[in-house]
Amino acid sequence: MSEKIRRIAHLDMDAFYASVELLRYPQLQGLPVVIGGGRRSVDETIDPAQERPLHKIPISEFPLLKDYTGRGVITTATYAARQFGIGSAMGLMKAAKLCPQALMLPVDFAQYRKYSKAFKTVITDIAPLMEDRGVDEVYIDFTDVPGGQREGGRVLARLIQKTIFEATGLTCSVGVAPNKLLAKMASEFNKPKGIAVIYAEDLQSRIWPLACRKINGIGPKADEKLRQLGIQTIGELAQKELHWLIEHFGPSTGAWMHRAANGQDDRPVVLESEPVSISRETTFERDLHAVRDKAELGAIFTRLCEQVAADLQRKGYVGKTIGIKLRYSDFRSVTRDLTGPSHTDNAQTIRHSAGLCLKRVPLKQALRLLGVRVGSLLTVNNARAVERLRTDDNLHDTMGQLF
DNA sequence: TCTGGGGTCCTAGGACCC
DNA sequence: TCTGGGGTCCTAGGACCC
Repeated sequence: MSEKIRRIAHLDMDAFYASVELLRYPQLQGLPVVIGGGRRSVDETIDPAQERPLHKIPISEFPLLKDYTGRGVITTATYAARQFGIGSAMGLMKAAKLCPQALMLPVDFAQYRKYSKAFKTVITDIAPLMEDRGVDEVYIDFTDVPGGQREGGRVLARLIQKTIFEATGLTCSVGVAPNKLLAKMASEFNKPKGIAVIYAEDLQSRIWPLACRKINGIGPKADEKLRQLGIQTIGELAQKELHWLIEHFGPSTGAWMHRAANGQDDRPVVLESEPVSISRETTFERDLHAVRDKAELGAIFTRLCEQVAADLQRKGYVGKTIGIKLRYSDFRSVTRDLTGPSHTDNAQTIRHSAGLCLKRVPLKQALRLLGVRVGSLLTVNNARAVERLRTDDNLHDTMGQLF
């Protein structure tokens, strides 16, 4: 028997939100469709009477991207819409110029979460070591799964793809590689419905020609700085000495870049993790002024606190760092936070602390966004245990003083 | 007609403690 | 009197990701 090698898969659903919408509205198959914008429900947008099955709604009744007015970005676009240059995170107004005839649908997170759960269940039934990376992607450890080594993982990847499609009607792309970093890059190679298998020895031929930006963790800023230094591809990055990278990017980022460019990554697949913070934020329909729109702003602020509190309670967490975020009309943003003496999930307590934070921020300029965050989270159970320990400590200190 | 919402992690300075 | 060194917590901002 040959030596077993680590095989990690990255699975990414193809245009996930848009594909879920196409299951509901198959008549839109092949058309440019974008998801994003308003908070309106599908029912009020498209079929207020709800007299027809959704798949019978004529295409002419769907709202057009060009008719949309207001703020917001594209969350996902169908492949037909991407042909026009539309992509995720693009402003809706810019997208409307590129493809005015695109149809537009509002986001429906409840529906996407339902399909997210369904495809993840398919995966864990086949390969139990799965790391959740959000609603539409996961890492899977193929190393010890029966068949996980055949053709470097290709056979198992194909089985998972097929089973997900049978269960949900959705397609996905999979990259399989010796580690997460390479698997993530590989899953993009043959999108959509693609499989790409990478071996350690493929580094120079298949990874080094790629742009640095393809490394998960190198964003627009780092990419721009690399360009300034004359580095465009991962191969060029790999040629740089470790000490040179550390000089320009610091010991942590520099060392990480050096390893990444050489295809090295030993991060494990993490099955469970606890959240660090829970937050709610909202961008206003129009900019609001702290004085002129005091009442409206106050109501929104209180509602955000109530929503965060409800999220905490529903998920069973309490936090002791309460923070706010705001964004001015010129898009600058500031944050303030305050760590309290004990953990809470109470809306009034959060509202009070958040109010104190708000007082520490300049409010001359109009605002476009307000957010409330609770951090330093503990599960309700752990918080109780910590509280008991603290009480014991106090008792211990008291005893110490007495004797 | 610019630029959502929910996250994580890192850095860096200051406070405070030993 | 002129001054260490480490560890941890808190706060603010920023990069990055989905």
